[in-house]
Amino acid sequence: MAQVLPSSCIVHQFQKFAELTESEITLLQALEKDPRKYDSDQPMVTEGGKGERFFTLQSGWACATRTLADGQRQILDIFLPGQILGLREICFDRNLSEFRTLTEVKACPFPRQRLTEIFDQAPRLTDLFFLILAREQSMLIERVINIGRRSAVERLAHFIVEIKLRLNIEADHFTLPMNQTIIGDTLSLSSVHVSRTFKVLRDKGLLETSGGDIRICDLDGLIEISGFDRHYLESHSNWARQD
Amino acid sequence: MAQVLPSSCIVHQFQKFAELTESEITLLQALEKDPRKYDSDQPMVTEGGKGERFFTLQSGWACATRTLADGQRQILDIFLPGQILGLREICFDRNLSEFRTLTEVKACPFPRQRLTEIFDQAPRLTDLFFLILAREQSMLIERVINIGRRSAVERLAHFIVEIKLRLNIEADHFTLPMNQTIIGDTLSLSSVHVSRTFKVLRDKGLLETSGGDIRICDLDGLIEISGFDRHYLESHSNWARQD
DNA sequence: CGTGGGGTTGATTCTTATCAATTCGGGTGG
DNA sequence: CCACCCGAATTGATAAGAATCAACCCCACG
Repeated sequence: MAQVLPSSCIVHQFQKFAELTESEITLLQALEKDPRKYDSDQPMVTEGGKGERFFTLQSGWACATRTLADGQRQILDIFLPGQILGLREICFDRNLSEFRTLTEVKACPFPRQRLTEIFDQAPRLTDLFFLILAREQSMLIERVINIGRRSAVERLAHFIVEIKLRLNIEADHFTLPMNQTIIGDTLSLSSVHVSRTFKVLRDKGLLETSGGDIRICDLDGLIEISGFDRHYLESHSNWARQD
Repeated sequence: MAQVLPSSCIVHQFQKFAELTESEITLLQALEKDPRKYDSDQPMVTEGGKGERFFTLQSGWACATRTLADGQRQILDIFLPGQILGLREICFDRNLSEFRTLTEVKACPFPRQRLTEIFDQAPRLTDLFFLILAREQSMLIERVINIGRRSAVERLAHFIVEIKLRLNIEADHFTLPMNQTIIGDTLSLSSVHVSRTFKVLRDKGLLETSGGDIRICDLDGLIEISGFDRHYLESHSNWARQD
């Protein structure tokens, strides 16, 4: 419990962008000092609620969703360990989206205030928060393109590849803690069509599914079929003040 | 020419979030001291190009686009005067999207370096850049929902309302410098269907079109039909360090 | 052994894309 | 002034893709 996997703490995410000083690390770790457990499939922050709490995600998966007046749901982000939930809500008094767990989750809530303190005490961390927000935005861009311009098969393939790469694992299989309705809400497809589309990918020999497990048989094939471009996940400049 | 309308300079955008000091204003104005003219429908930054230049937009409209391998195009943002182009690209070595003009444009290019200087000299401006990025992200969220979950009629109505509100004008009519193909590329619709959809809105008495002009006959009707929620444009907290 | 959620499959419908033809309006050259 | 041209918008006909509705299966779980 005291021992945290590198990739599951936010310090690790920040270190992708720059070396951190001891004091910066201390500041960031303070955001993770009060971990709480949340059950699977539970709201962490409600839509329209007061936008004053953020979370660092230590373990488990979470997502951000919006529900429309007619009951349709759109999932906006999938969060993996090491990410910060709610950053973009900072400029609004009320939450624009709901945050909820996809699995059992260990996460640390912290108030907006705490972020202000960090910004005051460590200007360079502000830079890095800026970078992280910019990177999130790039992922959103990719989502717009995925939903707006790609067919169901391309969309699902793209999604699988994105998750696989973000998980940053060697193995060719992983557990996707989302049923096909949830996947549909993410990709703007009906659950029925998600099912059919999985079948197409299986029939093409690109992947196998069993329960919530995905086995990727042909990553290059998936990348090819989905028009996946790694740049938006990978390349980043070493921009940040060097003090 | 020397006289700049308040809403068309970026200082004005920042002042939405917080009062600025003299020196902060000076720093921001330095970003706008080298205005250049760009013709209509021209690239300002190319996709895949070196991601080292940003722009402040003083007059005219611009957009960010991505072109897929098969030639499909998706417009990601519409930029109005006072906005900064390219912020989200800051963490990438190469541009993920192309930036191009929609009208004649007066804009000031500045290198990434300049942004770093500002971040060094005025920590509070860093906060505000962060807020602006967060707000941009909220608009992207809305785009995801628009494209993913709304019908063509809802989508177009939502788009018109968004532009109308962002223009921040009293008048019920304005010139939309985008032909129906461009609008389609923004909303992920074919140009033919944009035409049909405009007809639906006209037939419902919600708006009138002539040439590039839009006259809004029933703003509330458009808001109603599109499920528009002002929050993502309007409400914002006064979060920022108070020094 | 029943129950319920999730996945699969089939049949049908709806929305939007695509292809094709026509019109409209503004600009250009004779 | 008129004929022509061109890009954009419109309209019609058809096709493709995905949603919806409905039935059924599978299986974990009480």
